[in-house]
Amino acid sequence: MDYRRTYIRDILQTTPPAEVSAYGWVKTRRDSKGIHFVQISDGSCFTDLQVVIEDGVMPEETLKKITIGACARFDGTLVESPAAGQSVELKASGVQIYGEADPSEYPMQKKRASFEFLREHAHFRTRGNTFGAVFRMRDKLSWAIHKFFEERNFLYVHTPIITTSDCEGAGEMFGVTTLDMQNLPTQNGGVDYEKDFFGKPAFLTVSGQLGVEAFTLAFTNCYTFGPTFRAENSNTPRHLAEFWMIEPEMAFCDIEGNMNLAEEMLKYLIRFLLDECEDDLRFFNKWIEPAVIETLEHVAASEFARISYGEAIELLKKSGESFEFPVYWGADLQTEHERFLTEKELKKPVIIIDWPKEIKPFYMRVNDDDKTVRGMDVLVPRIGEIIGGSQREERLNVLTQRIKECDLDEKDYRWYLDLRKFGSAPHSGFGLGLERMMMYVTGMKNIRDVIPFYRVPGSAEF
RNA sequence: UGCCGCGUAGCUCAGUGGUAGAGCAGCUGACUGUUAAUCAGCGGGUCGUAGGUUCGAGUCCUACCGCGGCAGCCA
Repeated sequence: MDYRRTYIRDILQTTPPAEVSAYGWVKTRRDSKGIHFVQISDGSCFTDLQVVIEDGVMPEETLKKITIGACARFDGTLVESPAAGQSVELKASGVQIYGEADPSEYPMQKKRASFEFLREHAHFRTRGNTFGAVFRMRDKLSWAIHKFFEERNFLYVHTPIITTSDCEGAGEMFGVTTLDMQNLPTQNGGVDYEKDFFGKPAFLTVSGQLGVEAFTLAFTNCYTFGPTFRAENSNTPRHLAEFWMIEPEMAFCDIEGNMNLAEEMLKYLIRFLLDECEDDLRFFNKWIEPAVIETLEHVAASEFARISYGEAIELLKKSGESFEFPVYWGADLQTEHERFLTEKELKKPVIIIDWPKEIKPFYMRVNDDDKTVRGMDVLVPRIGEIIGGSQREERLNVLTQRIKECDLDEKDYRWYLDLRKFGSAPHSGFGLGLERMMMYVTGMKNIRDVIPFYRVPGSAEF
């Protein structure tokens, strides 16, 4: 057996008649007197291959083993289908069953299952229509991201997963240790981290940003694409404890250039998926999110709105809406505010810049008004924040001052400050959440359904 | 983490104080081409867990566990 495989995707494109072997998992089966119809999928495309088995082609006992979930190879002739529903079908002459699936125990059924149920069977949900489409799209999206940056000469850099910097500034972190939790070494009443693997407390990264900034000040345009970990006790359809993030960073680039890249990238990715994932998108459009295709077409073709935080506040104030949270200059935008702006007021993606410095991290570049910083949030309808980024503070004295203002310890940022001390440059970057993007392009409503095996508070099965 | 809702057959759900139900799936059979195939029959339940109220609890009360929605934290 060789890895080279004729996928069902290829078989469906083959001109009949042709002798073929099709490998796959049984999706559904229908019987009539003397004839049996089996639909199989190998995950290579949305459409299943219909295998037709006439009585006498194989023993009764073999036929009985061809049930939903079973894995087999079907040999036979690809012929034009005489019935509606498919243009070609495989007239079977033989079968090799690799793995049976006892129908009285196999949890997946012909019937449509709820997403909640499928989450508990994440190792099988991949065999269905929805998750087949989801993970084919995820593959294409990931690939398109690399293609986008490669075409623009960005250097792909792998920033570390483990960090000893507990000050990456993006939320609670998971600890990483080899110490025996039942028997912790102590010193002066506390844990003696000198005995730990790295000689000090270590964590899983919450962002590759600080590392990629260092690379940018040597390689100019860079990006990371990797997993990120946040130990926040977040229980929403938009949050994961482990998720994937794309973080580009550009030297000699200000907030304008940053916005341009963000908009160009989102449009590029959407265009790519519209071109490459037609069948899967048609499925989402029909069953998951009506008009998702139209929305994507529209977004790919139109300009994003770009407004300042101050303008956003004004729009909200004169909206006439009764918001639960008060709107005033200095307040952070709540979900209800974001939704109003993207879904009602502007009806398209919007980039909001120039935020009050009090509600943004220390590393964002301070504007001349000394009240706002050059942060940018890209909000899209239905999802909310899909990108968060900024022009970075490149001036040593200002950055030092900001670290003080934010009650952080300067010596924790030694190498980060060094980058401003020696050969600093204006630079900008942002983070795009891969799963948020997946939700946007598929229309899936829960982030747990666009990642293979999700990790959230209280749950890391599979 | 807070607020709200839901846990009943393999799945989806009805049952609102008095002998536990339906559809689908499964099994058996029928049907010469099905497309969520159709038709007939059959089996299937400590009603999330632990207490409590009551003559009597799936149903009412309390706690806990699990899931979902909204919100916060953010990508």
